[in-house]
Amino acid sequence: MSGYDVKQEVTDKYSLRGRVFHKLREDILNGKYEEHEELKEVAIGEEMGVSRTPVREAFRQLELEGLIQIIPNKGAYVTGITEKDVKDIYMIRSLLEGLCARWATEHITKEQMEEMEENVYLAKFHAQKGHLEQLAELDNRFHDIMYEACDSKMLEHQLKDFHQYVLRVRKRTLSSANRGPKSNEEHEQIMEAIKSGNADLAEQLANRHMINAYENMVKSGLHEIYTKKG
Amino acid sequence: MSGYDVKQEVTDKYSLRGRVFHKLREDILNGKYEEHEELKEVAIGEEMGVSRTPVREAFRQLELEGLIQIIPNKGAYVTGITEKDVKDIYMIRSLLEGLCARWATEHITKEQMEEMEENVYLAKFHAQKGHLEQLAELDNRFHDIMYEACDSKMLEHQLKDFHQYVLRVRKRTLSSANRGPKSNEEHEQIMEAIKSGNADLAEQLANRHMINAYENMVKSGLHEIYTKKG
DNA sequence: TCTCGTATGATTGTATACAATTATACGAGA
DNA sequence: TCTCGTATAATTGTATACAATCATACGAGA
Repeated sequence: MSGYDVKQEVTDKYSLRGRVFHKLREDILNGKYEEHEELKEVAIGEEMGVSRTPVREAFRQLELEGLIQIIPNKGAYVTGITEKDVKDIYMIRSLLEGLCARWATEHITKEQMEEMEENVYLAKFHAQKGHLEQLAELDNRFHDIMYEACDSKMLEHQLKDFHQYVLRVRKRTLSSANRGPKSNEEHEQIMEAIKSGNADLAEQLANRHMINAYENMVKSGLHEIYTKKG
Repeated sequence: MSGYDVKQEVTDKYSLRGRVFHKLREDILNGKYEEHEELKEVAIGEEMGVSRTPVREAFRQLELEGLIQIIPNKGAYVTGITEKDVKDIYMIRSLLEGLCARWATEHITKEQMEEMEENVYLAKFHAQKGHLEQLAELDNRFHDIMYEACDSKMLEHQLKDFHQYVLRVRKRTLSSANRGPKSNEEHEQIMEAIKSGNADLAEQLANRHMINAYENMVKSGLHEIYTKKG
């Protein structure tokens, strides 16, 4: 048992602080708040019907997650992500997803393998039908399966962190162009490599998969939505 | 400018919460508290002469840093690191330090290069004299220089995070065996690669540097000090 | 008109009081 | 003796009150 649990598991979703934390994170990722917008403790508290105490604690967590920046005695501000930040994240993720695929090849269970196959199969179906929403859902899930299959709390933690962080840019990328089907083809290749026990290939493919995702995003130019100044 | 600042910069070291946060982190990393030991809000507060409020906020941050685990309505417990966690971290760091060295090769400034050279030179001196304390200090600093030189807030953030996290196992590794001088030799090679603009070599060397550090740690068996059950 | 200092209000930082939950001790009953 | 339920204590969760800090407005003086 690792003593290092993924924060989603640790954080209490049902305490007031937990609710504020999750709600705020969702709102920020969904773009409800502008970048560099100031979040005021009382306002947030009133909006959610709680006092400042749980709000403040949630702020401290969001700060460490990198979603807001707290300037002492001044206020809390929604952080901006620059284009370079996004690029860096994808390069880092590329490496880590590769490592994850390698470890998944070595540690994946029968059940996880089956879910992965089902995921690819279902995605292929929805791709044909043009169900973009389901496709995006399955895409996320594919990566989560791999994160779990790598059998490393530490790596899983890191990857989920990044995943969350770039969600605001990624969210609309899959729905655009024809990245969805292309992405799923790559998933299938990764899956086959894992299944055949070829860790080197799996790593290489997962690596490339991330870079492709990034390049597609740049090509379609959608990430600029979030990097423009408000 | 990245909106994503490293937490050490963000966290106010001079507020009560900041003091509690840093003090607690130091204490945990230094092994003042046993693994799985319960941290009580009032006790910590009284020890530092503050109320529960700043202690609680510090707890939330430490939770996200992975140093403690908070179970709702129960308490805060110092997290344990298993041997596998340590191994995973070093493997992940190996990749990221490699990437960092690559980017540093591309972005290092003249001043940073000079400090790096001075660092290696000084370390060579202290190695000869057997000054283990200074050697450990310089070793840490070398990596920090590289983190800054890579010119990526995102990567710097990640690496500093990991660095902190394994500090409790790493701390005594350098002082043991003859890893210190060996480590510095590797620093020098990395530095030369960066200086000559050979990014591939720099990446490869930094990669290997981490793995060597890990293997040395395993060999000397010192990490078990922290993974034994209290 | 411009600059600067002060006063006022707004906001964050901290302490404390109270509510809710959990752990523990103890005794009744089988 | 063992089990279980209740009462009590301890601890966390939240709300509120107060202190400290920061932003803004306004007016005096040059």
